[in-house]
Amino acid sequence: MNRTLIEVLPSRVGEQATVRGWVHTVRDQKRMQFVIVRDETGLAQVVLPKQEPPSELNESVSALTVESAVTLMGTVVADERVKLGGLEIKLESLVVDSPAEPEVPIAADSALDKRIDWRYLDLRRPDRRLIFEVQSTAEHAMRDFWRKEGFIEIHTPKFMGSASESGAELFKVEYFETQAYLAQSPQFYKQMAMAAGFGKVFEVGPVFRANPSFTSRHDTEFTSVDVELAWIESHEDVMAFEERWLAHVLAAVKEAHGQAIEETFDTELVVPRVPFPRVTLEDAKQMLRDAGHDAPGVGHDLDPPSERAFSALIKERDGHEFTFVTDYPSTVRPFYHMRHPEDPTLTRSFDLLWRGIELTTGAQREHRSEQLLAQAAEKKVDIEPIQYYLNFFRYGAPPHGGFGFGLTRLLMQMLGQENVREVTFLYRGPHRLEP
RNA sequence: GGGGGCGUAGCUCAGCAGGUUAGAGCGCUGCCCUGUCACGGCAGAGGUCGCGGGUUCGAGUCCCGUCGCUCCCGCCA
Repeated sequence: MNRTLIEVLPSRVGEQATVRGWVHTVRDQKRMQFVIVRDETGLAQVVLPKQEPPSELNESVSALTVESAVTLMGTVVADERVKLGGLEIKLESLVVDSPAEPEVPIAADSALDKRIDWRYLDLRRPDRRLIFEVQSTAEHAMRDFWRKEGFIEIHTPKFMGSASESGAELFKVEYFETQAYLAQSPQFYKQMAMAAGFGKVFEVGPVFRANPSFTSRHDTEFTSVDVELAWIESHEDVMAFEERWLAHVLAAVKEAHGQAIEETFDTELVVPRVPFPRVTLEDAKQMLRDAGHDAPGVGHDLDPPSERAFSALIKERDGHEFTFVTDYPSTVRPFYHMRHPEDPTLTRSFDLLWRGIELTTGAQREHRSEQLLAQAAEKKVDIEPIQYYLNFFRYGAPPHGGFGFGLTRLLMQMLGQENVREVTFLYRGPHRLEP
């Protein structure tokens, strides 16, 4: 294959080049034909004088439809008249690899739902592509950090025989003669890795939530980033890891794409200072009340409006976009979160908020078998289907903790997008199974 | 699951207190245009007004139902 990417054309002036991409625009005039061609690296102008009568090549250009996949060959020439990069390709041959039907069904300003119907066309736009370049950079930076710190990557099963925790509803699937569930979280399995002595693990993978949620930040399948650390002292160690890790990721994204993100999405990516502010849930509520906001009562979590208001308060007070909210009451946390020794109504847990949205839930886990059983009993958890999990703690489990992290929510906030659907390659929701 | 908003041309939308052949911009088709670059000009095609029912002399417009989309709440990452 002899393909020249559009971004390298400036270094090929005077040479022949073969550009392969999509027809962006055709301007077919009396004496002169212009085609703007697009590939994944940019746009370039292609020019062809019209013969009298029109040559075969002229006719081919006239017949081009927007978004057709083409291969075109010609000589690269510098020309100051060309506003697009000051150069153009003098067309010598043209092959239509795959013609596009006239009239593409979506435009740049089409509604999101309609754009998702035609997602592959939507994703041809450079600004949509940037989303996934950023995602690639972010995931790469995450893995860099994990590897440097001695983490092991695991891949846990997505078929499960029972719920991994209460709360979120499960998708049921047929499984031969029996019934299976789609994993709503790798929670139990990453804890198994702790019991297995892996020390520090991570997983980036799909999770499934059967909640009919109709909001801009929920989907039924999304990519979860999960981390679990052994031999910690408390949830503080988990937060201390997460903030260093995130600062590294944001710095890497800013370095690679900061300018493009600002130009494309009008959002400045701020690399956060470490440590992030930490506020207990009760203090957070008090801060909200002091500032004149409504805050949920004792025993309740922050609701979304309070989360937004609280993030704004922290921004004002500490100049920080991130906040750990810590020490949730055991009433709103699962049975396996470790309790505070001095106050068993509180858990060693935290949420991480970024610009008002929940990115993470984390905690130190209860690794002492008897204590864990007692907490399960207190929460009236049916032990029988999760006996395999409880067994993890019977033969020496290290103290450990970790967090789950929504990749799409991170991306949404990094790019100033209002909806996770915008930053998901293919969104899955209660009414969306296609494409 | 609860609440609000929306559904008119391929796309984005307008349609005043119900009234005669339902409009605009973009796109599309054809013709014209000596280098365009958001090219420009002229002409044209294209609409079961989401669907079903009702009120009315008359419904895109009002009412009921239904489907779809969307946002907020609940749930959470």
